[in-house]
Amino acid sequence: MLSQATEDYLKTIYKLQHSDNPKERVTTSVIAARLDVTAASATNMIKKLAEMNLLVHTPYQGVELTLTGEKIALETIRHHRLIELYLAQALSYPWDQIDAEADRLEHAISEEFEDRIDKALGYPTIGAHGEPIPTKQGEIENLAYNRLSDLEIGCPAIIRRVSDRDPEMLRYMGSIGLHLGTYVEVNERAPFSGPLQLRINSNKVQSLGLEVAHNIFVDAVD
Amino acid sequence: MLSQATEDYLKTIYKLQHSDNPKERVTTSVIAARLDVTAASATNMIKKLAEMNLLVHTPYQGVELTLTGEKIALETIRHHRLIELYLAQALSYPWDQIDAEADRLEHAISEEFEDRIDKALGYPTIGAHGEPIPTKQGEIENLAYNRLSDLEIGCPAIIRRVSDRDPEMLRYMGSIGLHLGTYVEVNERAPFSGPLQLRINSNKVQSLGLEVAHNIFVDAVD
DNA sequence: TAAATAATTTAGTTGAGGCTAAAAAAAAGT
DNA sequence: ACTTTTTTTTAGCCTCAACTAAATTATTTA
Repeated sequence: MLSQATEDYLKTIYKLQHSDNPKERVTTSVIAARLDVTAASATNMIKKLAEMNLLVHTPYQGVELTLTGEKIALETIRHHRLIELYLAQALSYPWDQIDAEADRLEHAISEEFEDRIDKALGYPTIGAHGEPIPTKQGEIENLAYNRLSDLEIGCPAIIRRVSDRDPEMLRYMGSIGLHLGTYVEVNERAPFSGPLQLRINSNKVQSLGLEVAHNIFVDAVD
Repeated sequence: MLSQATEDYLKTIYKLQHSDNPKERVTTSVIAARLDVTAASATNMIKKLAEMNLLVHTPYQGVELTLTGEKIALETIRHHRLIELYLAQALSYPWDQIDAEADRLEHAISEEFEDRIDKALGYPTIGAHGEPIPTKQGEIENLAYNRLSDLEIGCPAIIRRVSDRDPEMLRYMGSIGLHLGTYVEVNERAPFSGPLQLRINSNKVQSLGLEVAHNIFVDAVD
């Protein structure tokens, strides 16, 4: 069995590798910042993970998961997303609280538990914030959405995914009626990186800051 | 936040204090055996718990939880039993698997999670093996049942509680139709600590070894 | 009661996984 | 191209919670 710390590092590195800017190298300091540890601690752990052949480390350059490392990262992410969805659906958790709870539970559950909630949820493929759920075999769908901040004016779209990084932001989104599946349309865009004017569900009009819009992913309506 | 090890020790000590033989002192070696660590490890942890005022240690004599220590033990036990019941009822776990799963989960859940499964279960007071579930305030019912091994011949009774210590034994009990609420009656008792002859649900007759009968607790039928 | 046995504690080690402070390497600014 | 700044690594230390081996204290038996 791998330690909680090991799983956390692998999960974080995987997410960094597959985030916003896939070309950016996943460096020690980035990993350390994301996990809220010192760079020295990250260096240590990276060395250990490299010895276990879970990743390849090019000193001063960055890190890349091996197939084995990626497999474990995806298992952890699968656990996390299944738990999140279960908390939301079976226990009616609000979507801003599920990430923190799942962060602790994901290391404690057995395969049996994973299988049972997977079944209870009807073998879902999409998580509570719209992320793909890796399969048991470690396959993961590549869902490429556009950011709401990039959506063209007058082009109706549906919210398909939100970033779960900031619970505050999730709470805010929910409070103004933005959820997965919500129809949105940008009416206008204020200059100088100003807020968007958003029409929600062909109904309410709402001003939305760019930072929030940047963390909402949409699909254009046919 | 207390460590997992701390919670495990307190829980184990509480259970030892309130088990079979309340007069027996809870000594270092008993604790060590139950937790499957060496006596030296237990000595160390006991010293730490004593410094934290979670228990009183009389060297070479044994250990007694303080009110604070007992409170924490009961919180942990509450978590454990609520999780067990949730696994059994909401996820259809068989009763021989819930203890192991709950042992890991009990340290990972939040108060929020506790409250939500408590509600989902309808605020239960009895756990999946018939144990009382401590309240959030740390109160616990004293349910005094008789052992099936001590049940008088010809006196019908209902199974109210089983020991969850041995999953194998639980599986065996289930396989011969012994569950919480099952009617049983001892037909005869073989000499020299031999097996009981048991009538189950006024129906099937089953021979049952004393060791198993010792781990089943019953209530006489009115 | 003295010797033998059993239980407990002490002393010192180990391995995770953090930390700080300092050294070394890389990148950026002039 | 050479400082200066930033990033990364090294070195050494800390805490937790286990371990072994040895010493001590209790208990049991002869």
